[in-house]
Amino acid sequence: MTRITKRFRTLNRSLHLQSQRETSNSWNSQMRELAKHGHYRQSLHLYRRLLRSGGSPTAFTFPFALKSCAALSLPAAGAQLHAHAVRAGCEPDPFVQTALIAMYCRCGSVENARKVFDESPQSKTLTVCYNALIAGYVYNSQMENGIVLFLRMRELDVWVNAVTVLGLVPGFTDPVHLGFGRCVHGFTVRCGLEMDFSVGNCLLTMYVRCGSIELARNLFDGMPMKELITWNAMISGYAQNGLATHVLELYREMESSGISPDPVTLVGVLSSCANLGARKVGLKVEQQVECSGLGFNPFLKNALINMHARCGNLARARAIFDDMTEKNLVSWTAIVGGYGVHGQGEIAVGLFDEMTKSGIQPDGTVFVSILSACSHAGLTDKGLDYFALMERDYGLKPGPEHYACMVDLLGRAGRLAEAQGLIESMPVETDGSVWGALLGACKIHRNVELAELAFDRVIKLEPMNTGYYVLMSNIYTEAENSEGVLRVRMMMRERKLIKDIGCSYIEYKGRNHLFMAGDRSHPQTEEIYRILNELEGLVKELSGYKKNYQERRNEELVSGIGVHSEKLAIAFGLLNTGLGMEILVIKNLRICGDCHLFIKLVSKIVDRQFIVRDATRFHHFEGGACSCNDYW
DNA sequence: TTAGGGTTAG
Repeated sequence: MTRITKRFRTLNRSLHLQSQRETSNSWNSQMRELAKHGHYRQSLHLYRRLLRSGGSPTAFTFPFALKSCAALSLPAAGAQLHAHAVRAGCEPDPFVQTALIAMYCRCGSVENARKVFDESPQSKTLTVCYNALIAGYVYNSQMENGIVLFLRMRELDVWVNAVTVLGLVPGFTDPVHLGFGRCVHGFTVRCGLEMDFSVGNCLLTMYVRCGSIELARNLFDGMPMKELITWNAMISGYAQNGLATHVLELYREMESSGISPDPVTLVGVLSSCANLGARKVGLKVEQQVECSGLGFNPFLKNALINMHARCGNLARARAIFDDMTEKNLVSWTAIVGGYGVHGQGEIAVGLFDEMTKSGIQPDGTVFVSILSACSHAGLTDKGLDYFALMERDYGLKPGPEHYACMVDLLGRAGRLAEAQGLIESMPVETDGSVWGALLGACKIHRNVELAELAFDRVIKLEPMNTGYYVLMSNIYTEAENSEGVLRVRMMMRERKLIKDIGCSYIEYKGRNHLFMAGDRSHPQTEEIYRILNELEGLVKELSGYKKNYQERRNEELVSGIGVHSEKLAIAFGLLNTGLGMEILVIKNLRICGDCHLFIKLVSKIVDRQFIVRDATRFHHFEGGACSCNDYW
């Protein structure tokens, strides 16, 4: 062979190799782009095309293909890729190993992931491999294994980075995890990882999930720089813990610090508007949603349905719901629950049936909504039917929350013995809510004997919940059993329990004005009390109220609680908005019988509709014909 | 390998 021929062949081979390299580079970059943008099927399709065209996958090819298998949960395809990687000699590559571990974990086969990890001596020194396996354990709810591996990493002095923490910490989701979560937090502080935005946000969410909102807030306050996700984590944390006023305060703070909200922020804010009945803020958010072109976000649409329903505008909630092209389970739950709190059980039932007919599988949450809708509307038998088909037709095991709804349903209908029987036959562990529901029913039907039994059980389960003591004390008061009242109050004193301070909010000009019982801190206090005295004078004139009113008033004076907070809120509303108003009062306690009557009579006097909300439901008070859709 | 979302009774 001549030198020229030899050189030509060498050149040709090198050109061939170069072109193959260029080709696989091009395949790889295309696959990466597709996988990066979530087009996993197309990415895998490209991999198959690469093989068909006779190309050879490289160590750069496998991570993208494996990631696609993981995202699509295709264990068989993933295992096939594993075999290809071994054949191509790419398995020892750290990126391939990491991708293999992640793929097996995402496909639910942690054992295979562990095998990949154990069989490679180098993986035991590589942070990325530990990270993938720790995140995989957490993903598969094997927290203990995740923690053990993390500790092993520390023991072997393997470098721990932010991703290690981000893989492990989301697994701390329960108060029992708080101790270890705090240790990991301490570790991040010591090695300076806390300053990483992602780590800080992740720890913040961990505290929220473990039920320690105060620690979350401490961390939040200590962060020198807060990005949108940080604000969102804190806002959502408050929203999920029912601290709606904190959400609105923080949202205001966020806006004034110049950060623009995104859909995640607005969802949290809308959910809090719903809880508070803060209609004005809710409407402002709705405008923002429309202006910013976020109106198509399904999360936001569901949050808007909920907000409108809870803030009294069921028609608007329904319009948004009807307008949705793709209604998911949460959309149905929101609208069913909306009709439920408005006492329109028949419509709620119709919607629920429509939902199941459309092929959507109900879950435990939507059953809570429909059972409570039946309960509030007096559809007792219908509720019993739904409860029965929950497990029979949908394989959903009723939890204590469903039993609490059923006890409430039977209890309101006066079927107290059946309610008690249901609790005693519960196959799941009971909690305070179930006996609490029975206690509530005993109050409606004035059954002191059964109330004593329910009270005895409920305080064993929730000894620190003041609401139940107050409820029992009120039952004794109504039964004119002063010994009983004294006994309950003594119990509260012995246990150092202080009754939550009742407070009412009223939304005026987009802000919530808060009043507590006997409150005199509001700048308009003098005028508020003047209006209140006038109103009290007027309601006293109405027959049947005078004697009762005076007795109650004396009781208030003796107990030293002063004027109830709802009255102050109503007086504030009338003072500032005159008669053409719609009032939203939100309480964290039940409206007592006296205030209920007071509001009802005031609505008659001023001939206007009031919408009053307590912690759990709406009450409509209309002037003229009173249409209270309530039960006491 | 990696941080933040909607619906729930009493």
